[in-house]
Amino acid sequence: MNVTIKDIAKQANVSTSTVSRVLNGQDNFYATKTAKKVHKAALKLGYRKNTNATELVTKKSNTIGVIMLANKTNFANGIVDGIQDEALHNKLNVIIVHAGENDPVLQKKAIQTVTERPVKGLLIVGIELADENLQYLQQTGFPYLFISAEFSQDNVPFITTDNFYSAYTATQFLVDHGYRKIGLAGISDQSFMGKRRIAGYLDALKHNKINYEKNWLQPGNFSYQDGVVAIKKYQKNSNVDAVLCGSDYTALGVLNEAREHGLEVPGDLGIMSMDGTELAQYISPEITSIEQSFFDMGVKGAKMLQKSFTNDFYQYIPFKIVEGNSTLK
Amino acid sequence: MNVTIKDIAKQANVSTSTVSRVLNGQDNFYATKTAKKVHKAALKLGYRKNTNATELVTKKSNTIGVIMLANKTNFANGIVDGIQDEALHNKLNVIIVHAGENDPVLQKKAIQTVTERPVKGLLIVGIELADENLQYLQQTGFPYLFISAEFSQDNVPFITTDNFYSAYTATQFLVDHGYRKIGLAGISDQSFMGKRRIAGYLDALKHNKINYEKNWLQPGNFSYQDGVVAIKKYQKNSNVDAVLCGSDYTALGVLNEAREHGLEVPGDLGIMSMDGTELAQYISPEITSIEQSFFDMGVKGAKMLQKSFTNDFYQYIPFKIVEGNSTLK
DNA sequence: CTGAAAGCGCTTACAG
DNA sequence: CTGAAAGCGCTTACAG
Repeated sequence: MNVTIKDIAKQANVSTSTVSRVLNGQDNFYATKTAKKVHKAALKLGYRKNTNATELVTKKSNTIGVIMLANKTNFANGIVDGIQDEALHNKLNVIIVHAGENDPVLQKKAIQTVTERPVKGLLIVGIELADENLQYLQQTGFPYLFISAEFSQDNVPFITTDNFYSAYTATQFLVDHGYRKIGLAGISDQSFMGKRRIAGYLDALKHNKINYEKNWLQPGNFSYQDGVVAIKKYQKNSNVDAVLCGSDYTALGVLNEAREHGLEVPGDLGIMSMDGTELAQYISPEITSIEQSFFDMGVKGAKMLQKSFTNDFYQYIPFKIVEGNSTLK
Repeated sequence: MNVTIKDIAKQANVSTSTVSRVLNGQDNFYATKTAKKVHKAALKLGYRKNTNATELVTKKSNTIGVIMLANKTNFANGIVDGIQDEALHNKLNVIIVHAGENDPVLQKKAIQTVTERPVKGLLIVGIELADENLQYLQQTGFPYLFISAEFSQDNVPFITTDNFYSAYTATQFLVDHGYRKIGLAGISDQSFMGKRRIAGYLDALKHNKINYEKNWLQPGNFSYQDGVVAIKKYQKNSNVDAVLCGSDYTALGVLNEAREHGLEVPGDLGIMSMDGTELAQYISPEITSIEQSFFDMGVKGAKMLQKSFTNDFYQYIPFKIVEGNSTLK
């Protein structure tokens, strides 16, 4: 039913070997005249290549598999954009599988879906896999690289923003702008990434001789609700004059809830975010934030998959602070 | 290098035929004892199926291909969630390819990537393909279905919100709540979807004996900037007392820019959006909006791909109005 | 420059 | 219940 190289071969009066060589552009292995015949036949017949067959025999692949966090914050989209951009320039295909938020079953399923085919390698975006899934991934033998996730082990390669340093820098920024009682909201204290950020935050406090007070840390999941809840807790049990937020959504939650309580931003309360998606600039006041280079992470990740790297490879991508109006000048 | 059924066959002392049958759970075609041996060997050897080979020989596939709009508005994520959910319940895989915003080259590339493998069918999310690409898609012979896109032709199957009716309903809502000079911003007048919305909007005005004034319509691309620009135009050339927005981002742009001009929302200006993503409720005031059932669209789309349907198939998914505080009571 | 042949990893009638 | 054999659509040494 479907057109194959056999059909082309017949139509063009050559062998399938020749068809294959022409279609793959293996220069100098065929006469121009032959090539013309073949291309003409292929076009006429409406030939479309069966990549499954090719991959089966070559055991190679031009496809990058992406396993992606599917949640409300959309930073992952920026990373995927970068991956696609790099892929396009190198004639690579990209297939994406969403892995939900923190569901090990979905994660496993996603890994299976991608690795059932001989992909060039795997990029895991915004997810820290459950231990058993990380192990499963490693067993497949495919090259893999985490993007926007951090690991302690030196046997898991990753590309990310330096979480410790960015949290440190953000906290220092708040201190430099007159804040002393600084809360941290919407960051998971389960993930290694979260732990690094918390460590950076605490280190900056210490460095400025600020005593961390209980309840300043309000862990969460980068969600809007986390921000709302944090302010509620702060109003009850402690008082802060600034909040460093895990995501723009969290910052938005903090902002709205703070207003509910009659707090002026940035006077009564400074707000800073660590996402730096587009949203930050659309909120009024614009949210001061750590702007991560998500696109670059994607590009870099796709680039790495075309090289070879060892398991202790990791790279921190530079970030910058974009000053908005949610913090004092 | 990789473990194949041959290896398992050797290890378990059976033929590859038997291994295949056991691994595929073709009941009653093998002895329980044999099955045990095979499974044990597979486990021991760390066997992973090569789906390429399977698809090559069966010419079938359990994979749904999704071609997805990659832009800032994240309604498409809700649709994909629905697709994945349905797929999971039916043991289907989902591979996603992003197709950029309106770039025909990326679109073509995306179609190629997906159709180079024998997918079960294609779901195209949030995109109206360029004519040549639609044609190309049809030539591939794969079943396909558009989600959140509308077509005039009765030869393109789709699932969407009724764009005419939802715009009509939204406009009527604004009229019912005291507004008479109603602008429409951030909607593309190039796409069929946009045209349907504009038609619904105009029809509602007419029905209420409101004379449409030039400049009320400020087309765009669902972006934040569209909202900003629209307000600027309104301030200059016409005056509106409400704006119906193509997306939550556009609504946010309208809101912020309106405030710049000292306009009170909802007193001086009513704002309504046609997206209904999470963002609408996080903005303050909460944006009154048409809430589309994106998740349901995804589920329904994935379901359809498992049935057979003709090219004149289409379905409108119900929507509802969620009243916020950006419109008068 | 070109073709015949083997083989990638699987499935499935067919025969027993 | 099980196996030998053919074949899915392609690529690639090998020989000429």
